[in-house]
Amino acid sequence: MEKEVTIYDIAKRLNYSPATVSRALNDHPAIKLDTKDLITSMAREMGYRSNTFASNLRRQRTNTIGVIVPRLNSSFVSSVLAGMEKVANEAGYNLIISQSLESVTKEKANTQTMFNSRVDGLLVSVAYDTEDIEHFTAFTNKGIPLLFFDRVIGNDQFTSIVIDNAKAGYEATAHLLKLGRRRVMHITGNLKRNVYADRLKGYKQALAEYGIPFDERLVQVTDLSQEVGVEVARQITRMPIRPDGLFVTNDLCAVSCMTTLKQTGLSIPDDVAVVGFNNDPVSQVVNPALTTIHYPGREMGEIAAKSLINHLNGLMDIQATNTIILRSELIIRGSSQK
Amino acid sequence: MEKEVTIYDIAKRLNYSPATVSRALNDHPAIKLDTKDLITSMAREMGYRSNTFASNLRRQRTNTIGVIVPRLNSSFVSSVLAGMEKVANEAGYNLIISQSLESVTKEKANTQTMFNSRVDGLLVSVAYDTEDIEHFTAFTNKGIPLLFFDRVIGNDQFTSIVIDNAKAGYEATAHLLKLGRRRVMHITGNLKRNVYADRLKGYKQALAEYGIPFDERLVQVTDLSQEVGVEVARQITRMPIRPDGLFVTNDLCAVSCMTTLKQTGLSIPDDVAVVGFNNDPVSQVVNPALTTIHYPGREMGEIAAKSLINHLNGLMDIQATNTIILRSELIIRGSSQK
DNA sequence: CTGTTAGCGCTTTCAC
DNA sequence: GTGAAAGCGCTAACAG
Repeated sequence: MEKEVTIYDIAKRLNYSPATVSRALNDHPAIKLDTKDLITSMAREMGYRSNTFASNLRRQRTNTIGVIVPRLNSSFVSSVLAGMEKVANEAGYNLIISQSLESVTKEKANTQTMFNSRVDGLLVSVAYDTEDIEHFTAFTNKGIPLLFFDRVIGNDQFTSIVIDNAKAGYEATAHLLKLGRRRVMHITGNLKRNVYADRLKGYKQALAEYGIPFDERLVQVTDLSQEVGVEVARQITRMPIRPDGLFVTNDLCAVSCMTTLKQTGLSIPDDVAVVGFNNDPVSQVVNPALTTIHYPGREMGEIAAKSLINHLNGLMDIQATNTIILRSELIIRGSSQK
Repeated sequence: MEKEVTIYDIAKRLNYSPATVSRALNDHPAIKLDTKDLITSMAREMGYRSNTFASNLRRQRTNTIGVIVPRLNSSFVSSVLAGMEKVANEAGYNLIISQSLESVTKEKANTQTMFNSRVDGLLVSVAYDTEDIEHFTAFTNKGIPLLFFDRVIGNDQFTSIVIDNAKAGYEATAHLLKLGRRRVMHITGNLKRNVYADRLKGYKQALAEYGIPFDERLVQVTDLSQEVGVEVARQITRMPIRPDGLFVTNDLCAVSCMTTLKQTGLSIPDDVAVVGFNNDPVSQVVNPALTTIHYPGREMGEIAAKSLINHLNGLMDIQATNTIILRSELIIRGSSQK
């Protein structure tokens, strides 16, 4: 186990002061080029590595961005993270990532950890059951930038990056109605979450526009799991009057529902036309391919990270920019029409 | 912007020494319960947050684990990460995650960053074109534990967590041969990587066992992308003697290949029986469902993190445990037999 | 059970 | 263009 090399060691070896070494290593303009070269090459030779903690402690800055997501293992989330990591990495930031597993309790704990880790900023997509935002006030109090994406909270108080979920919900539903479907069922998630509430809004708006009365029994709030998909399919087969359209706000759930419906002998899209959400890889692969809403996950991640970093570098004020809305898009495939 | 509260502020306010405050906050056994309560509640009241950097600087430990993966947006990787995050979080560790995007250059840069961030340990799955392991010697020199998973390197020198890829490759191939297929094509990745090299080994072994001569032209080294799937399908349709079996070491690629084959009028599994790899969500959804090898991603992540943490806590020596092999499993579905 | 003291490695102000 | 010196906030050895 080698001894750690510090700027003092380099300084001593070269008969410079630690201050000069520090400056040289940080490419400070006031240092002669020769000196810089000398010092950097000696640093390399001696196997020096900068101590981020000492530096952070001193500079009160971490070059680290915290990310809290509901869960890591979803195709949507991983696209978002891939986008974030790319942008952050290029800008010299590290990402600390944690998952709330859809529980506020864990979300709170994670938030605390992030806070203690003194992340320069925080990117959050909230859990299923997050009610208030008290656990984030520590950040706002300290002026640490906080940016919500996808599952956002408190429309006005925080900057958020979203798609137009109402519009997406409207388009999905209107698409089914345009095809002549009149009994469109809607499977969605916890309505506390903007994404689901807004999509429901869009659903209702489309119905209204086509003069179809809203029927509460056709809307189901679930956890959008694959199991739910199976269950919903079972329910549908048992219904006296079956829906002829189905709008599920999650592709995996939609797919498992569709598959189960097919197994019970129903035909997709003839008996039930289906629209999903997210444009998950499975949506292209299922048969018939699933009509869905493309959700620009990677872009969302990139823009979220970029906005935060710009803000940190004083190039932009995310507090001023209240909401960034990305374009989603209806992708029509076989599950809704032949 | 509030002023940062330190243990000194708490100490002054309560007429204790900073040391006592520190101990109380860290739940040191030698502190009276009353004092602890008093101090912790005062800390809460004053809005104290521990400064991880000062603490890390002092303790020479970070409670942070670095993770480097080829890419974030794959279903396999996100399962692994989900497992790691869970275990790490429960043990009080943070995860710094970065992606090499399959490039050694970026992998090296990431490794350096992790090193400077003084992660307590590093979990790595190497990039497509990583040749040597020089960029990790900094870690081994300093005695920082290094653990490879999935795409591992240098069988002996480093601890690694893998599945038995040769066995998996063997099972996939033998399954096809057992069904009477005699011309089994194998689409795989860069043979520098253990995962692909070993699967090829298994493939060859199965052929040998069934007395079928190995035909080089039936093996293709690709990047296993979805585009490759399409291209391979096109090639197959053009071949004078078509393969009757296809073993692709990646589900997404297998699925796109399968789908393209179907489009050109070939029947799966009748004309070509297909086996994939990973048990990606798409494999269950495609029609016919894809026979594949289940890869225990989540478990791999959990075990990798757990082993590293146990090692850090002195509960285990991962240098002694050279290789941990997890069970993979052939999952037979419609794409290989009716 | 609690306090004193020193120092982790770095940056930065002030001085020359 | 470079140096001296202080201090970021915390912990651990030692002392009592």
